Amino acid sequence: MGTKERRLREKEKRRQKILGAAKKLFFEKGFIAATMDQIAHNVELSKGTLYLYFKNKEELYISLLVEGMALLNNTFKSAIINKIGWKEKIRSIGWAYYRYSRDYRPFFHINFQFQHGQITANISDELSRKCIRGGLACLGYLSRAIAEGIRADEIRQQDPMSLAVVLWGSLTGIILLHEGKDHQKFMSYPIEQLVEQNIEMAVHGLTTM
Amino acid sequence: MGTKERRLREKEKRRQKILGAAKKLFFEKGFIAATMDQIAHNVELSKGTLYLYFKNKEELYISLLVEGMALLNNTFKSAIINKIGWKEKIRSIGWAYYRYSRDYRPFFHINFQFQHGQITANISDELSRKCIRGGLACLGYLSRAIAEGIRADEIRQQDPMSLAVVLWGSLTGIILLHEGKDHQKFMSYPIEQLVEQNIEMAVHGLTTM
Amino acid sequence: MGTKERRLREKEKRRQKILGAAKKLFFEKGFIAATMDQIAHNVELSKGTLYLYFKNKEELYISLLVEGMALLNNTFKSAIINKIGWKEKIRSIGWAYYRYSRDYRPFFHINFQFQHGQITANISDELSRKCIRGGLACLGYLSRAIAEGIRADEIRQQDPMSLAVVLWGSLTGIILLHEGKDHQKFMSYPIEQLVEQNIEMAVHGLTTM
Amino acid sequence: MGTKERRLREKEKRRQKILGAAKKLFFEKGFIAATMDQIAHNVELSKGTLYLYFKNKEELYISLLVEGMALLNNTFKSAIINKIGWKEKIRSIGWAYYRYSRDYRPFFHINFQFQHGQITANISDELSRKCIRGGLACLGYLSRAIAEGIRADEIRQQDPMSLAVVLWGSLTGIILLHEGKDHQKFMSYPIEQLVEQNIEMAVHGLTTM
DNA sequence: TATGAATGAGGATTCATTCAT
DNA sequence: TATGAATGAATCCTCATTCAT
Repeated sequence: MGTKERRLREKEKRRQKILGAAKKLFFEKGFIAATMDQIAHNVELSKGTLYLYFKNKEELYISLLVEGMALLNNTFKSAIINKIGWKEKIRSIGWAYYRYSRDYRPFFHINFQFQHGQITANISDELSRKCIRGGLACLGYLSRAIAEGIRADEIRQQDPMSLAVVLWGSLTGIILLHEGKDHQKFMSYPIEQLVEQNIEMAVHGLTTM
Repeated sequence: MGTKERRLREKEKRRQKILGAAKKLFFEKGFIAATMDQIAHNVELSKGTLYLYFKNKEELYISLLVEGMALLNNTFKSAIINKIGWKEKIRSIGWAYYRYSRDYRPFFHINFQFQHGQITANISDELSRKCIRGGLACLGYLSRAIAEGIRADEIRQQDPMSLAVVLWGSLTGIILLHEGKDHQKFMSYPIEQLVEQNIEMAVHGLTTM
Repeated sequence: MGTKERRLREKEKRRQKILGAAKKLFFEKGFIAATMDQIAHNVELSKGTLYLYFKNKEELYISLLVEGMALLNNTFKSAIINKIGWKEKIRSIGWAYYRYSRDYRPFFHINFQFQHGQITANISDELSRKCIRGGLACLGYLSRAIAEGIRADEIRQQDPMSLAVVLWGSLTGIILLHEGKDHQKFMSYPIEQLVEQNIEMAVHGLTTM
Repeated sequence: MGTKERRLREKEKRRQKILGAAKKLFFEKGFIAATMDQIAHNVELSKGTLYLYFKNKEELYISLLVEGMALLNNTFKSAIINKIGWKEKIRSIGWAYYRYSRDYRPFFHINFQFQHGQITANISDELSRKCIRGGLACLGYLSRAIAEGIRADEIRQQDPMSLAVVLWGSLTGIILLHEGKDHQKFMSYPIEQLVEQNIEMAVHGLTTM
C-alpha cells in the first residue's frame, strides 16, 4: 500500500527534476535551441525517459508555463496583503513582479516567448485556457488596486483593466530592456533604479492624469 | 551605356526583395525557425542565390537590423522637428516609435531579438558597434527632451538618460504585450489606447516627480 | 547478466563495421570525395548513427590512422624477432612493410594522405602527437638495424635515422608507383619483383656505400 | 591579317594564365578542394570565361598533366647530354628529377594525384594515352642508362625497365616523404641529403647486384 | 568573346522521436 | 519503468555549370 504511494511520490519528484533542467535550458537558449539531449543529460536521465513524462518537447515547455503562472499569482497575492491604499498596493505589486522576474527568470521569459509565438504549439485548448486564466488573474490584482484609486477619486475615471495592462507592459519592457546587450554594455544603470523610476512615474502619472 | 547602371539597379532591387522576404519570415518565425529555404522560396530565387547576396544567414539578419536602426533614427529626427516644449517632443517621439513598430514590425522585433541574444552572431565588431551607436542615438532624442524639461524646472533634477531608458522600455513593453497571444485573444484593447495611456502617464508622471 | 557485456560487444562490432566501410571509401575516393552518405549506406546504417560513433568526418578518418599506426608498429616488432644481422632485419622489415601495404591498404594510404595535408583536420594535439610518435617508432626499427650495420663496420659511418628515412621513403614510393594507373595499365611488373629489387638494391647499396 | 594572329596569340596567352592559376591551386588544395571560383578569381577572369577555354574542371586539370609530362621529358633529355657512363647518367637524371619536383611542384603532384585516381576522369582515351606515352618516355631515359650498365657488365643481367621503375619510384617516395608533416616537424633532414643518399645507394646497389 | 547572375544537386551535421530490450 | 541506439527529415552552405546579355 505504502509502496504505491512512494512510487507516485518518486515519479512526481522525477517530473520536477526534469522540469527543473528544462527550465534552465529553455531559458538559457530559448525553445528551439535547447535540445532534448541536453535536458536529458542535465537530469541524468535518458532521452527516452523524458518522453515517458512528457508527450513531446512542446508539452514539456508549456508545463513550465503553467507552473510559472501559478507562482506569479501567489506572489501577487502575498504582495498586497497588509498593504493599505492603492498606491502601496501598486508599488508592492510592481516590486513583486520585479523580484519574480529576477528570481524566476526562466518563467518570466518562457511566458514572454510563449506569448510571442516562438512556439507553434498545438496545445490542447484546456492547457491554453489554463495559462490565460492565470495571466488574467495576475492582471486582476493590478486592476483592482487601480479601481480602488478611481473610487477614491484619486485617479481619473477610466477602464482599470486597460491601465493595468499598461502598467504591466511597461514594467515588463523595462526589465527586458535592461537585460538587453546594449544596456548591459553601454549604460549599466542598476535595474532597481529603473524599476523604481518606472513605478514612481506610474503612480504619479496615474494620480494626476 | 546605361547597361551597367541598370545592372546595379536591378541587383539592388533584388537585394531588397531578399531583405523583404527575410524580414517577413524572420519576424513570423524568429531567427532560428526561419529557414534559408523558405526565404529563397518566397523571393522565388534559388537558395544559392541568397548566398550571392549575403554571406550567411546571420549576415542577412543583421543587415536588416542595421537598416532598421537607421530608419528609426530618421523617424525620431523628423518627429521632433517643429515641436515646441519637452512634453510635445516626448509625445511626438512616443507616437513615432509606435508608428515605427507598426509599420516596420520586423525591424522592431529584430532589434529586440538581437538584444536578447537569440542570435549568437559572430558579428564583426564594426557592424555590432554600428547597431549600438544607432540605438544610443535614438535614446539621445528622448534624453535631450527630458533634459529640456529639467532645465525648465518642470522635471525633478535627475539623470535624463536613465529616464529615457525607462520611457523607451515601457513603451516597448506595451507594444510587445499587445502583440502577445493573451492580449489578442482575451482583451483586445486597441493598441492606440494603450500607447496613449502610457505616453500620458509618462508625461504626467515626469512632471511632478 | 551478460546483457551489458553483449551490448558493449555489439557496439564495438558496429564501430568496427563503420570503420571498415570508411576505410574502403576513404581509400577509393580520398577524404573529401568520400561522403558520409556513402559510408552510411555501405554499413547499412543511417547517417545519424555514424555521428553516434564518431564526432565528425575527420575524427572518423583519424581514428583509422591511429589504428593503422599501431598495427604497423606491431608488424615491425614481429618482423625483427629472431632475425639475425642487420641485413636480415632490413629485409624482413621491408617485406613486412610491403605486406602491410597490401593487407591494410587503406591504412597505408590514409597515413600518406594525412602526411600530405589533404586533411585540414582540427585534430587535437594529443591525437596528432600519437600519430607522429607511432611513425617515429616505426622508423626506429629501421634505424636500429642500420646502426647495427654501422657498428659491424659493414655500413659507412653516418646518421642511421637519415638512412632509415631514405629506405622507408623509397619503398613507399615504389608501392605507390605500382598502384598508379600508368603502371597498372602499361607495365604490370609484379609488385613483389619491384619490392625485391628495391630491398636488395638498398641492402647492397648500403653495404658498399 | 595580323589582327587574327594577334587574337590567337592573346588567346593562347590567356589560356596559359588560366593554366598557371589552376596549377597553383590544384597543387595547394588538390583537385576536389580547389574551386573554379578560386581559379577564376586568381586569373582575374570570370568563371564563365574559364569554360570558354576548358570544357570542364577535369579537362583543365588534365591539360596541366600533359604539359608537365612534356616538360619533364625535356628536362631528362637535357640531363643526359654530355654525360658519359651509366652512373653519371643515372645521377644526372636523379638530380634532374629532384629539381623538377622542386621547381614544378604542381606538376609533380598533379601527376601523382592523377595516378592515384583522386580524379574520376572520363578522359578521352587519346588524352590518356598522351600522358602515358609521356611517362614511358621519361622512364626510357632511365632504362637506357641501366641497359648501358648491363651491357658494360657492371650491372647484373635483368630487365632494365623494371629497375628503372624501382629507381623512379624510390626517388619519388623520398621526395614525398620529405614533404610530409612528420618529417617537416620532427626530423628536418635537408631534402638534398636524402636525395643524395638515395641516388648513391641506388648506383652502388645496382653495381654489384 | 567575356561576363557574372542564377541554379540546384549534393554535402556535413543536428535533433525530435521511436522502439526493442 | 528506463534505456540508449537508431532513425531520417531538415538545416545551412558549397560549387560546377549554364545562359542571357
